Amino acid sequence: MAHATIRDVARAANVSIATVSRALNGHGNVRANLRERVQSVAAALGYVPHTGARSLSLAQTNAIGVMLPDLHGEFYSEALRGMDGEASARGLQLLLSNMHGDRRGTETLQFMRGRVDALILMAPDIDPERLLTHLPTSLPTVLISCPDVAADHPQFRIDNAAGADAMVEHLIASGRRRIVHLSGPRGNRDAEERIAGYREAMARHGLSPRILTGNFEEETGTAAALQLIADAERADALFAANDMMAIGAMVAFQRAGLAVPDDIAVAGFDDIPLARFVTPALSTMRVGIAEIGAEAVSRIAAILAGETDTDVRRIVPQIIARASTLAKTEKGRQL
Amino acid sequence: MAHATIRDVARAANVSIATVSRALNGHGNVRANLRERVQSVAAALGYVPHTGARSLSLAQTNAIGVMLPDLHGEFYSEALRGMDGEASARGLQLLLSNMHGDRRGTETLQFMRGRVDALILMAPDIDPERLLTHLPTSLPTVLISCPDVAADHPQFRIDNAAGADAMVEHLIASGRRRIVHLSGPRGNRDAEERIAGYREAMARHGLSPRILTGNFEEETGTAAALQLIADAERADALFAANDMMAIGAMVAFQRAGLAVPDDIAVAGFDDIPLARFVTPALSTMRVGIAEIGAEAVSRIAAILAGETDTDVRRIVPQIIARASTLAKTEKGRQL
DNA sequence: CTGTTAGCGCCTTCAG
DNA sequence: CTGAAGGCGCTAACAG
Repeated sequence: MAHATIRDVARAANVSIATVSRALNGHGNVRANLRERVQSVAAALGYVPHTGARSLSLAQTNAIGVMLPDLHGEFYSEALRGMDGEASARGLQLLLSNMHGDRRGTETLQFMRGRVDALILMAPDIDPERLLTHLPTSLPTVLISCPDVAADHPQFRIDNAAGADAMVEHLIASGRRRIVHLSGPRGNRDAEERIAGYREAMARHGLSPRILTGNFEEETGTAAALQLIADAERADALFAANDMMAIGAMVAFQRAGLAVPDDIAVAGFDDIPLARFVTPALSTMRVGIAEIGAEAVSRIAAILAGETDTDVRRIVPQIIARASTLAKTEKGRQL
Repeated sequence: MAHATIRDVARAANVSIATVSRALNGHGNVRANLRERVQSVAAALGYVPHTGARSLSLAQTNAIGVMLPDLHGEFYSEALRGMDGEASARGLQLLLSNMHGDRRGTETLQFMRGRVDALILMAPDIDPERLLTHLPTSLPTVLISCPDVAADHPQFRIDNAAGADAMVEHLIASGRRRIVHLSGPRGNRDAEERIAGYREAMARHGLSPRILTGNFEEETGTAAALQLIADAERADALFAANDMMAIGAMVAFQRAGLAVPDDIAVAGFDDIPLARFVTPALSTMRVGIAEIGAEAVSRIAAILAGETDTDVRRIVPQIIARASTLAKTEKGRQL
């Protein structure tokens, strides 16, 4: 018993399919009693319009495709949550498609054609050439933290260098000197920029940089901490390129008997919700990823409404100083 | 410059659209050189098949609709993550649609018709009648934590009562007697069942139940804690119906100078990732929501492949005893 | 106001 | 092996 189609309704109501379409879509130009008849027949038959067919006909899907690197960890989840809130407020649906760490994953972008009206792509570690190749020409696409290859696309760019710089300044201001950076994976745009900001701030203060390479996952934070603990001349601050690594490291430090922030300060980046809850609360750079997600959807909506938008919106991360980087002299006024 | 269609390719390659379709879809019955010509022409034109049209024609979308109550907090995010992993491993896309706390949100289910091959619905607080009314008849639908109205649907049911019961037993075993339950919102299936389990276990031990009503959000945990703190005869354990409320309460207790678990034990439900990271680590009932999400997708895939599945799969939550409920006598062997 | 007629872009019999 | 033709379900002119 396949679903009833518009034709079934038309037949049962003794009208043409055009009338059914008009009646059901509230097109005004249908006599009231006819409209009612159609509606009740449709209800009786359990008719539900076939959204796919309608999309094909209208050349409009009311869906927007979302391509994320991953859904692991709170960062991307938050981004998605932000998009979702805005999208459903506007009656748009989200079609998900993650790359799962596959830099080549952009192939899937193509498969979105015909299913969505626009795209949101967040891909800090994508291969720039492939991005350029696979970026659909016929679909408005908002880029978040993507390589610089594509001009004229509405974009969000996180000012990672400034953020990292600010965090280093904060650490120095709180009395640290031997500040180690635990970076994200090489080739990841956000990671590289955070490294650059770290280096610059360190250089400005005549401090020698030291960088460990992680992959944004908790485990590499743990590993980095273990490595630092073994050091003869221990660092007095670890600045991780994201919160999950920072938290992994912090837990490892504590488990090894080191006090945070007294023995070593720990800082992250992103300000995921979790950062507030660990002990001590994690100092971090707030990016506001949920807000970015929401705004990405708003921009899409505006573009679909006819506006043109090729802006590159710069997001400047804000420092959130919590207990994990408290200066020793500040002890006691901890929350 | 709208996108090239199959017709454009056909014309440019001097063949019929049927041949293009066959060539591009690897249908074998096309001469090799013709196939190559078609492929190169398609590439040259930047042709990408229109997935929407193809879906209409094939009556198959390779997408599955996901309806969640919300995306706030780690619980649903984790569910989605589980689904996403399994879906993309199978080449399926996820079409998202949240209810955002609107019990009537099931209307949207209808809008999924024609865009997805199947549905996953998680709706512990949906209005049962509406669920029944709006449940598409023509779409395989997996239900997670939904009201009991719909038989013959593949389902997942979390054994909340058993879980709550086990947690109360654990709390009693660790020396608590004045155990207060902070419930989820009334009308929510999971919440009600957890209440029932709590009541039963308390009754079995001759303890008098006390229930505060929350809404699964952190803030109501905070509020509940404040209320308990003000009490003359304070509780010695708070068992919250989910982890976020438990954490909200725990933070509030600590901020008020109470020690957890020494002054009061705190337990949650769900075992969201965050539970491991708070201090003390939160005892909770593990539901494995990501796994449920993944399995839901697997079941969908099997159904789409022709299998029939009307099972109700029972998930029995496992107790995860962490430091937040340590018995006083256990002190010292805390991790 | 209502019905008829073309498509939307693609796939798939059915003939050749 | 290839082309012509019909149809997926719906909407939108275009006539009446």
